[in-house]
Amino acid sequence: MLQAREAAIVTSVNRLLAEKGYDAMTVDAVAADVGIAKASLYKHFASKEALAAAAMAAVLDRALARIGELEARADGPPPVPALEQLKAMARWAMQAQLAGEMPTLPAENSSLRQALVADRGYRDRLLEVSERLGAWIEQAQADGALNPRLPGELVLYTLFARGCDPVLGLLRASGQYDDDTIVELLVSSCFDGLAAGP
Amino acid sequence: MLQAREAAIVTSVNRLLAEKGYDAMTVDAVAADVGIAKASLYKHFASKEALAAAAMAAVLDRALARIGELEARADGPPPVPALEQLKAMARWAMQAQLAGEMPTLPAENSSLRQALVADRGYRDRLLEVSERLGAWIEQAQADGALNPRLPGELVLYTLFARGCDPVLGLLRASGQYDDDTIVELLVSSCFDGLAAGP
DNA sequence: GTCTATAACCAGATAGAC
DNA sequence: GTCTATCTGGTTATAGAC
Repeated sequence: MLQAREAAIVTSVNRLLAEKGYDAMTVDAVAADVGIAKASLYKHFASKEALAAAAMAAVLDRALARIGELEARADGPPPVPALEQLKAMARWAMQAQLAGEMPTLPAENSSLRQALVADRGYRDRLLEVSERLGAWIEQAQADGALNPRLPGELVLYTLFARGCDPVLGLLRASGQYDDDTIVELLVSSCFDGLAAGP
Repeated sequence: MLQAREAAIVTSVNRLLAEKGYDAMTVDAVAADVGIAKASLYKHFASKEALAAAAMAAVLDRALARIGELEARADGPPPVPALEQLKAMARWAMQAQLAGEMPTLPAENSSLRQALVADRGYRDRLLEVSERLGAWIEQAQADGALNPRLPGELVLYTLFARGCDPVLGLLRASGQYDDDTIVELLVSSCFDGLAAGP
């Protein structure tokens, strides 16, 4: 029962975090959404930051699960090139954001960021996601599929950032494209660039 | 004197906004930074939102000034292709952000966003920047310099977003690259993409 | 216009009964 | 563990003297 309740809390936090952002999300709103009193929330999580860290860790767990699925798929046949795996993860993150399931990347200055890096559960998962994606990036570089002038670090950070790209929301707000089209346009602009090929 | 004081206020707001973000920026901090009492601030600006709107409008004014410089340069000889003008604006925005002079793009959900679109001064400037950049985008498309599969809207939004790209800060935090290198890497990844050319 | 002082409010966190 | 009620700190905004 306790596990189920905490899962329900994390689910609510995840949605509210994606919807309103960390600062605008109030603990009162979380309690109301879960349907319990605020004081009860604090029996499960020590602080608002702990709530957010749990939700962010859950997001990373879903990312790891998706990575696992893609790795299983890659064993083929046919074998899937590493670049395609990276694109698939970008698509997954963008779709999650459009579906309102992806809390936005915390800014460096944010008070949230300090709390997250201090949270072991979050940090460990972030490290693992980075390592798994890093392996694909190195493979794609070895394949000659990535621009050799760009450091792997930049590619990794860019993938994280594109999962929260505000351009997604702006394009949706324009009302001219459906979600699948938006994702394909963004993936294309991310991997192939804005400029025309030579 | 009044003009000078208000300019000093806007300068402080701009820096604090870039440094801490809208929510974390307190009116007390602005007053302390300017060196006047908080009540005096409210004689100049009606609300915190009005403070932010003035600072954001000032950013757009600087962007318009930069656009004007680039247009003058374009008359050549040699004439400058529109794509190069767009890259120059991306560089300008990224450099401004690294210099701590660029407040971050307000998220759609943000309370700030509503205030900004309700502010005539901000809205008019945003429209003009969009039109001026839009003209370059259309020209670059006509030149065949932009990927024809991408709508102009996406290119415009992407340029706005890249000026506030969190990847800039992440790369700087890695400590491995100087600011000029970071900007060139980001411009390259934005226009030419992560993937290797064909 | 600038100041000191304070009002009004809201959000995170806690006390203590059950 | 859950609740109601409250505390505490901080933030926006204003009053009123000078």
